[in-house]
Amino acid sequence: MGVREAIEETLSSALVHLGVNPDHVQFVVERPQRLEHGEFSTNLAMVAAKSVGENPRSFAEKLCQYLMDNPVDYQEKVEIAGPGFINFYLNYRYLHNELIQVLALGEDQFAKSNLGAHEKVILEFCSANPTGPLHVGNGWWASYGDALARLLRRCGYQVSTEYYVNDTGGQIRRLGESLLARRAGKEVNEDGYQGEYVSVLSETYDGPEEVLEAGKWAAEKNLETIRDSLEKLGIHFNVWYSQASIEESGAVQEMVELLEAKGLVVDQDGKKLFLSTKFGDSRDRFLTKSDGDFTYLAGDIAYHYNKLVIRGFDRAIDIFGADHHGQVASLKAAMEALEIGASRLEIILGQMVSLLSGSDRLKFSKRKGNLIPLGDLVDDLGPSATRILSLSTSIDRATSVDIDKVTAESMDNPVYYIQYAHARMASIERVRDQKGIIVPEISKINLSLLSHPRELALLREMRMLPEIVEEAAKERAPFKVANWLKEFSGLFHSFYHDCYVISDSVDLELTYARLALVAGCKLALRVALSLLGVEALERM
RNA sequence: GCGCUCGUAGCUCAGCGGAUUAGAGCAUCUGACUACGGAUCAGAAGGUCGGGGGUUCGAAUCCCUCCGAGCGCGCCA
Repeated sequence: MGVREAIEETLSSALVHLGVNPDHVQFVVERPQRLEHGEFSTNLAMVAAKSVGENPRSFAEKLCQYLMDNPVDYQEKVEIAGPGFINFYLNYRYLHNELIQVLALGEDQFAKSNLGAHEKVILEFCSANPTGPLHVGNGWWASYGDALARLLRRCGYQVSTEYYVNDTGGQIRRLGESLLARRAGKEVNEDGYQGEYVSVLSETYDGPEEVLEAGKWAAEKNLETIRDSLEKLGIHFNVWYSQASIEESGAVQEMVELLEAKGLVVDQDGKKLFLSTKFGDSRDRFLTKSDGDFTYLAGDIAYHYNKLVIRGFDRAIDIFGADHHGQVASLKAAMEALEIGASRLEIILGQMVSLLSGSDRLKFSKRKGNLIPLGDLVDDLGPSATRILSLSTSIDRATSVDIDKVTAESMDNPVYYIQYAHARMASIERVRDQKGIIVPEISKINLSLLSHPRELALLREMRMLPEIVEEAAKERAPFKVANWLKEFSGLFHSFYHDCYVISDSVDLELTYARLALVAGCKLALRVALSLLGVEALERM
């Protein structure tokens, strides 16, 4: 049990002691922003004051009295501050204990959690249409999806990642038309795909003059390119799920019949209309088109039925680009109508990313083909820098990225700052080995020598990681791990600067203690980096 | 017009009910040990948290409204 949990527990018993039911009081134990306010603090007195009918400060005094009679481990003093905060001042030796625990847990176990309790999650992301290469815009959130999968797995979820391939329908036909036009040496018409990649593909197409066949062939080729660029980023999907396959299997037909049986489908001019407004949608939605084909939505509903019912996942998480947010209400309505429950489908919207080149905003369009392939960016920056770049921006905020800046001045990317911290740790260990320093086992090391403010700050931040990981998983916010990494790396650089580990002027006992600290830091850093899919470098 | 998302330092972003100093990084300016890698460190400057109301002991954070931005509003995908 960590120190925070111990404090929470003691506070609960204090409430019981004072005749208050702890279940009725929602209080938090947090780490104050300023160290002057103690190692931990709680708002308990302020939150509970009302139900007790007392003012916060006088209730806080009673709580403090209890805490003085029943101190938590390492407690040095408790104080009441401001409107009624209770601040805990601890002997910093509790941090040494935490270091021992981190080292004992090791890279596999540290910052692991059972939050997910083996819940089966299917995480779908990216899913860009195979009508062209993956460009920076539609591939931007792929790193986010992959990091989220890693985070959820670390927290005990069983995650399967999936890419939904839209390999059927009008766009594939349009792609085929464009391909055939190019092969015949003609211009692609206005609503076709005009990118150069179509011309290139057309040179190797030796199939029949048949639109659908040509389209499918081109889509397959594009998919290979998409796979390659994701591969460059180190992203592998567990499953590539074909839209065509779900239509051909008859699953869409079955789903429609299911809705019809519930009386939720009416006929309108020969087309089937799903009464989604009954479940909160802003308008009813067509399931079939006038040519008899199913609409995209029908396929998508069947696909989600397949995820949550046929394949039996407990939860489906989709990451959509914000330009698809119009689908959210319809899909959720369908989940309600099918009695799956809208809450089992979770949709995360990735806001649009616009690209700047200097001060020029780059406009791109897939049809026109003037886009920047993600693979090119990865070639310039490398996978780690590309990942950190997109993980450093919040997913629910539209952002702009200056391509010139991130490629030309790539040193600005925080990834180098973080990786440099790791390289320095590795470098210290190399020096240790060169000098033939043999570190004793942890129980023989005098960790209480670690008392420098830099050392203590590092230890405090290190022990935050498990909480950060849980929080990031809960909030589906891998950025939190990226932020922790930046913060932690900064603290390490400061430590490195002020506290020499191996030097003639440093006592050997202190060297041992600091080497243990470095080992703990390296371990924590490696865990966090692996959660984001970023490489930990021994040298740079 | 309606809906969704979002406005925090010159730029990119944290903070998302708590402590009379709102935080980082980049850019700007000033400094740094004859020792483990200076891709570093220390410091300065920079903000009526889009405007206005409200709820609260307490609001950048919650609610309303206005302004501004992005996206969506097909039998497309």
